[in-house]
Amino acid sequence: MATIKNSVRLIGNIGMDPDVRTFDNNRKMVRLSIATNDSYKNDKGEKVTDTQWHNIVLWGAQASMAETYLKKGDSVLIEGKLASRSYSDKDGVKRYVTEVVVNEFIKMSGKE
Amino acid sequence: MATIKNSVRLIGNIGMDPDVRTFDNNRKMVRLSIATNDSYKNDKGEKVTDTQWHNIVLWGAQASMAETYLKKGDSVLIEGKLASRSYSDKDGVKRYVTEVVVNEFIKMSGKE
Amino acid sequence: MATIKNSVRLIGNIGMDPDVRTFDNNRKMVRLSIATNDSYKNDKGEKVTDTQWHNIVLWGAQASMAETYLKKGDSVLIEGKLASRSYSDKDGVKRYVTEVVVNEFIKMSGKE
Amino acid sequence: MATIKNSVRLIGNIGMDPDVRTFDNNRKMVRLSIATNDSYKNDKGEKVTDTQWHNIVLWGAQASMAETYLKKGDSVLIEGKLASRSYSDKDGVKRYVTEVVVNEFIKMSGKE
DNA sequence: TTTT
DNA sequence: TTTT
Repeated sequence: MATIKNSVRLIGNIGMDPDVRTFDNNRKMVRLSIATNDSYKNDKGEKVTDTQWHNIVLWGAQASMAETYLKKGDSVLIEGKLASRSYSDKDGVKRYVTEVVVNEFIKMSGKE
Repeated sequence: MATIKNSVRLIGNIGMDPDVRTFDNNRKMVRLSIATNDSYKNDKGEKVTDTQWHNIVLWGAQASMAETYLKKGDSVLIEGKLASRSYSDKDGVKRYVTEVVVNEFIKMSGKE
Repeated sequence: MATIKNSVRLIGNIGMDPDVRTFDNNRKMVRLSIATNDSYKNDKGEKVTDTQWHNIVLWGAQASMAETYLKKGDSVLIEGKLASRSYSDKDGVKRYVTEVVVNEFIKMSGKE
Repeated sequence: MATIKNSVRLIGNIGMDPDVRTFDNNRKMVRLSIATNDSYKNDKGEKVTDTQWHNIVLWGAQASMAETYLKKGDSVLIEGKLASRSYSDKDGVKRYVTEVVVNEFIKMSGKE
């Protein structure tokens, strides 16, 4: 997808260690869950924190780099595109999931 | 949400006329469905078109402008943030939906 | 340049027909001048319009498309990176110029 | 300026300590110089590094935060708009300069 | 499930 | 459900 038509940028923290899968054709996929945290004041002047969790997918070289460099708790900037797909869950219920498929990422900081 | 931490940009076509709702506090909400279209060549050199549908939500002044100016078939550029929420469907199954909450939009073209 | 580290997006109008140049190696370059217009209210509540002109450069396939499709007055969305360079003007004074080197553009509308 | 029409994002390193100025109306301005570094392979397969320096300007609250938190060598992500202005140098020569006026920034890392 |  |  031309990045000019579909572009997502998120800065957040990784909720768990990357989930790595390798397919028959040796193609690698990594899944991440990233939390973006927003703090603002509500109508009453109270500080409110809104946390959003995002499903992130990386393929190929980006997946390999994520496997090597990223882990739970790290702060990352990701740039990618928004994509949705459907699947049937274990009870046969059709489910929809929206993911960000990464083009590039930068590790911002992490625990040593 | 600071736009620097969570930012989505999409250019696509509106699939149906805006769905307008007004709540008790007189606050207006508009829902749109936008399709982004991507054309590329696959491994075999064949042209493939990938269409993704996105759930778009507008509030307040942005909702009023969408209600006035946008309709089915229009091409729009939207800028917003990615957000997810859950709800129970009519069968009591918990569902998750991911939406883009619009900060700004520009109508790119439309039918007269 | 990785777009994640240096990314510019502008929507504006083209000030004059594209300036096309072809170099020895048959590589094509196009220059555009794009005006972005901003309207806002100042401290006194008066509407103010701020117009900024931007130097835009396109190379290769993007240059060819610009030559074919763009002309004075068109509205375009461009995505590219920020770059600066120096040169000596006709009086031997060293000058600096900042340009946006385009990765992708979309024509938003134009005169028939 | 609506960010949808004029938006710049840069990730780079600060070349010198912030230059802070306070004006009569007590409004604060900070200037930064940020280097973005790009590494790629040229036609001959050699690794080339292209460094671009960018003029960055911050006002008000953003300027105060930059003064407090940023210093030479820090890595920052800035989001802003592109703007140009002219001035006469000490020899009376008219000069043009292009700057990025910051809306938001995030410090990515820095020396302790 | 993260982080501040 | 859009569009090219």
